[in-house]
Amino acid sequence: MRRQQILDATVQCVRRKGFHGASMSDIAAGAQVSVGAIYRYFTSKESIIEAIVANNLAEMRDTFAEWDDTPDDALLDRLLNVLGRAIERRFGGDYSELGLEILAEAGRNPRVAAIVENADAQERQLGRNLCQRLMPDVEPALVEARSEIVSMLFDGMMARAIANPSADRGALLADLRTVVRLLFAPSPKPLGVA
Amino acid sequence: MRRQQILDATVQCVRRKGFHGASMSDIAAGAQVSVGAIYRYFTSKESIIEAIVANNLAEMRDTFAEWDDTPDDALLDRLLNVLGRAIERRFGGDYSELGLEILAEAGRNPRVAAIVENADAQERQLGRNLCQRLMPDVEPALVEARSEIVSMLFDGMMARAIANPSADRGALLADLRTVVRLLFAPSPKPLGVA
Amino acid sequence: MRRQQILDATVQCVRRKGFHGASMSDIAAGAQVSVGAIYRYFTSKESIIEAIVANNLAEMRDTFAEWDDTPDDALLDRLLNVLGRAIERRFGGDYSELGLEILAEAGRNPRVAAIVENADAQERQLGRNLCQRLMPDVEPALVEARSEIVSMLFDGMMARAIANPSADRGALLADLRTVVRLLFAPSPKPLGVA
Amino acid sequence: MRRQQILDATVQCVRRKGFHGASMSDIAAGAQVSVGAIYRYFTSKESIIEAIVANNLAEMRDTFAEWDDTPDDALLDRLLNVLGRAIERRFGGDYSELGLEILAEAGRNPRVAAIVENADAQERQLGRNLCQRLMPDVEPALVEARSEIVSMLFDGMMARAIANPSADRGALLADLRTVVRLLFAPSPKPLGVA
DNA sequence: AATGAATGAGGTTTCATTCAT
DNA sequence: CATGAATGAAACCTCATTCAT
Repeated sequence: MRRQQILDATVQCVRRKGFHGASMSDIAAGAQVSVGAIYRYFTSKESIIEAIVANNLAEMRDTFAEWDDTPDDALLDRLLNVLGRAIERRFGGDYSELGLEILAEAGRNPRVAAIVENADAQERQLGRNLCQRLMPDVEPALVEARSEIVSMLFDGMMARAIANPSADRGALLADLRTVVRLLFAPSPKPLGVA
Repeated sequence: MRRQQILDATVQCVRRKGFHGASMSDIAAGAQVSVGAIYRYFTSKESIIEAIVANNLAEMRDTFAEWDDTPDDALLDRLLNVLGRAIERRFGGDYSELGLEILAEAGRNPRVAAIVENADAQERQLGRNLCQRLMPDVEPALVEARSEIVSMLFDGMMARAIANPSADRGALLADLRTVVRLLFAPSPKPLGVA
Repeated sequence: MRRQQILDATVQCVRRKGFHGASMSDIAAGAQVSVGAIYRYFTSKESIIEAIVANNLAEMRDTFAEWDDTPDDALLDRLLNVLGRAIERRFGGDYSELGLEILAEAGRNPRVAAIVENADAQERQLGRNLCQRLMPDVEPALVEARSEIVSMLFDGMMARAIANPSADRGALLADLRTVVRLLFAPSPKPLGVA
Repeated sequence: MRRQQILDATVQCVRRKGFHGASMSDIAAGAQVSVGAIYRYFTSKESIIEAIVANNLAEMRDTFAEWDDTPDDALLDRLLNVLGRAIERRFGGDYSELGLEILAEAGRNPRVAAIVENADAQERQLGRNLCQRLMPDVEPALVEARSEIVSMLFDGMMARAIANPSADRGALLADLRTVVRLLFAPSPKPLGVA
């Protein structure tokens, strides 16, 4: 519980000031514990960061699990519905700030990079399965690439939320839906043009 | 010139260690100037960061200018060719590290956020023009959204380069080309389904 | 018993890391008691140190008691035999580390200095008695000085064990025996040269 | 010069409080510099300690050099005179406090141990040379041991200065002279008894 | 009595910024 | 103008001691 308080407080601080801007005093104040107490639950500031990164990515992976219960013929509709929620999360609140902070940290901290890459590898596996179910007749190699492009869209949304926070979310959603429908169109013909 | 040396050195440091990790001594050493000299060209470390962010975005904007010379009917081919270079830049070198560092910084530093948002607004204008030329018969609202999605793909590429650095770039390129072709397909029918 | 466990554990920690480096957690772990329990037996970390110092010196004093049972004419032989054990203790194990740590602490901590000086005063008395028995015909003032010099040799051995840990112990022992024999030579002539 | 101020201040602090009790703030205050300035001259607190240890031992080695100018037949007299100064240094001032602190630190800090051992090896060489000149007809092995015993006496003096600070220095000097004369007595007979 | 989580002062170290030279 | 030594606030982290359980 104390541990979770510390994690929560750190997330708040990190969103506002970044990993390096969040001082141990800030975190302690936010979690309403003493500075020393933090070191009972984490060996270092970096280990808090690593826990946050791991948590964040685990949470993301968990959302994939929910897809298992969805029948194949309802998958596309569900994905189209999820797009709306994805946009809201990334353009509202501090979701994107934290996500980009994690990616930026991974860009220079090998330990964090390892966590991110490892989590992403698992996520890709889940993403591929999902895409394969959406495109049962398509060869795996193409499915993999298609999955990667969906990830690109979702991750890119975070960047857009920062660079263009006042984008028209409705128009964006409508068009994203169109694109996703195109990506997973049942007719293999337009895709075959490649 | 001195100014540019300082900026270049800072970019090198930032890519390796992030904005926070780049110390003024590191920068001074890299630029082969004294620490004090830096303060003749910049009022603070933050102002160097701001200049870098502005430079980086200006550079990105400049690449759009090149498109003006391209005739409309060669636009799509050119875009398809650019995709390859985009992938190489983002998956190789430190391009994505810096880009994500800038976005993360914008997420918490209002001054940087203002620079990023302002630059992005200009970029969007150029992107819209480009998309409009690619889809001359499509209504502006849809063009704007389509343009935003292309940005999403390009920005998302940076995130993917960090999360999955060993991705198969060839497969990615092939599929990205397919997707872009779909996005700007002359046939209005599949798009009209939305 | 608990008390002794704590003292033993502290000695182990101090030998390895010094008084300063031995943390209460280390000691508690070594003694297999809780940190809080230590404060039932000692009022502070310093009081453990003082107890150790006192113990260490008491132990040293106890070894003198054994000499009482030795007849005068066997004293010198016994002393010569003791030299070998003294060398082994000081050059092997952590004996010298602790001894020097105590002396260094006495050099800056008046409470410890008082304990050391007090213990040494008692030790000197015993040492003088011993020397007097070895040199029955010599005047007390000279005996006192001679005793002090023997102490110097024994204490200096600790310093040498640190500065020259790989010294040839055999050669050292042989020569120390020679020197001690000289110091307590029955013939008054060489001494009278002074 | 700044560097020397820092070293001097550290020596003062260390003598009073030991290596670990001397805080960087104490040292900075003593040297009349800011805390940060210290790190321009030393990479860490430990490196100051190492410099002090090295200085201290270098100084000690330098005193040996003075012996070179002394003709062989004046060596013993000179040594006897030096004894008085040695006693005064060790029993007065803070000389012994620092010396024992260094030895204690060497007992637990491998870097300091290396410095001490290395310096001592050089010192031993000089000491052997000196002893050989005092005992020209004696075989080297015995000379080496004898030299070691003289070191033991000098080092032991520091311990005695702490344990018995109010010792009668006059009596001590007189007897030490007697002992040294015995150790280097020209007549090989008493030594041959061994 | 025993535990060990919590405290928070204080430790070493870093670094953006200034200013005498 | 340029230099880089100096500043000192603030960072992370440790640890002797306390006290609710």
